[in-house]
Amino acid sequence: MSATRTARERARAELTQEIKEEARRQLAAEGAQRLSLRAVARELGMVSSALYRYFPSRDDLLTALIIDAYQSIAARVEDADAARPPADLRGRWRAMSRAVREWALAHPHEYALVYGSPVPGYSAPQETVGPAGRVPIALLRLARDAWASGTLSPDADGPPLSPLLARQTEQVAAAVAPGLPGPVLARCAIGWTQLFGMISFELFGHLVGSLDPSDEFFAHAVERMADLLGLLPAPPPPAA
Amino acid sequence: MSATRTARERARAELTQEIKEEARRQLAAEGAQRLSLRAVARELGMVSSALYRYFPSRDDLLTALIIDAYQSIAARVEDADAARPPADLRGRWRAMSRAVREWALAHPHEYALVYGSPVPGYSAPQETVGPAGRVPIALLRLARDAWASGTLSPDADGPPLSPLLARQTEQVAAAVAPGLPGPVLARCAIGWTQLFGMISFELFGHLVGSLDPSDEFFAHAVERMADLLGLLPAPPPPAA
DNA sequence: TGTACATCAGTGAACGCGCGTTCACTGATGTAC
DNA sequence: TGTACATCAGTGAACGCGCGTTCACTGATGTAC
Repeated sequence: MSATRTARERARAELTQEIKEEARRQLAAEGAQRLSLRAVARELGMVSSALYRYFPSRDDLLTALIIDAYQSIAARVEDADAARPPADLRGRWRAMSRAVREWALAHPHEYALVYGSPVPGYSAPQETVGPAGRVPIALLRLARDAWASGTLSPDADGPPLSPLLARQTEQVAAAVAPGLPGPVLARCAIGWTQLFGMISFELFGHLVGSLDPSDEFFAHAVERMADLLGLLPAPPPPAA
Repeated sequence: MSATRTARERARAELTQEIKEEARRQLAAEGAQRLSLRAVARELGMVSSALYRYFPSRDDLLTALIIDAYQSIAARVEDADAARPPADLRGRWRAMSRAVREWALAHPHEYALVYGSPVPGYSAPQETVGPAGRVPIALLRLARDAWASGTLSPDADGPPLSPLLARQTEQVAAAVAPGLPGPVLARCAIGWTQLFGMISFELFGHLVGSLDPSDEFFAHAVERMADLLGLLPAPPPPAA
């Protein structure tokens, strides 16, 4: 019955996992372009055609790895966020930024897979959209908390948004961070792109010979971006 | 004599150019990983082994394309800079930022080649270092002009730099922008990484569905970064 | 519980492809005297 | 200016490689009655 059926299904689920793990190992060692179904099968002691019982094509395997990568980095970021007191807004921003960088340094090829140049001939299917959004959404949650608590420095606002940009930011806010004003969301997008731009440059070798090692530049930039976001330092604990 | 020798050498130089052009065409159409010596030769009506008279290996052809890409974007940025009155510091920053983005949108695969994930198995040789530095150096020249003219907003400085970061930034400044203080260079690095981070996200599809089209977000971010850099609006023309 | 059938996982051979690189060669271009 | 030789560009065949995917198949696992 269901117990028996799960026997087969459990085997299937396990092998699916093993295939992904071996693929991830090869991804880490060689990069996405070098990832081959045949090599994965070889390493698993299977014949290459057997993989087609699990993934209908190489692209589907890639998609699975992309989704896993997004989930993996998002989990780290969300955990880092959750580990701080919710009211320590600046600390949460720091923690999330650090989590992104640490994940990227620990998984450079997975980072390149999702944040580097697109794989030629591959176009990301709809199923990657949700996982891809988790990190920016986590950042926007922080911004919304900050806005709601009234601690966002108001003079951090720059010039007013153009009508189109105002509409775009309000639509995004309505979808994932209701109540967040467009100009605040625009600041977040700047911080978000700065963060990933800095990490990409570090990982892809553009800081070598200038700001390398990059730990301190990173920490500095995170503080400057916290200022731009308008995040104040942690409030003192409530008076006793 | 030299006239005769140049006949052969001129043919050689021309064919070298044609090979690079065809390679660039394929790069633009298919991306770097799809670039193949055989396809280039085919398109040129040559036999594939003939290319080895011009480039000792595929990697050398790639290197040539990488260098060309860096030179191409740098030329655009420098031209954009030179087209503004030197004293219009903020206008120069805007113009250079726009030049980077426009070049990137016009040459997405070349952009990906130099600013995206590294090509697996390829490591950039020394000769790419100079060309790669031209854009950041152009930005630092602007910063130095701004600093020298005394118009850099002083309150744009954030927290003091850590000792290591101070040393790193001063070393870079000493090498390419003598006289520029470390904290100002750190601001530039933030603007630089934000700029390329934003463009990479746009090009690699991370803004689709949120801030896309990105023109206005881009323009807005450029202004915010100009503020962070401390660039004041253009001074009025000198009194008559 | 036992039998007859359906589903599924994995095999092994094959198809067809394109790639980078090497090598011995021919014939044209350039050089020295 | 003319001849003998050296240099160089381009040819064509071949080597050895690995890839994604298809297909008919065997045998084990699961299902229905």
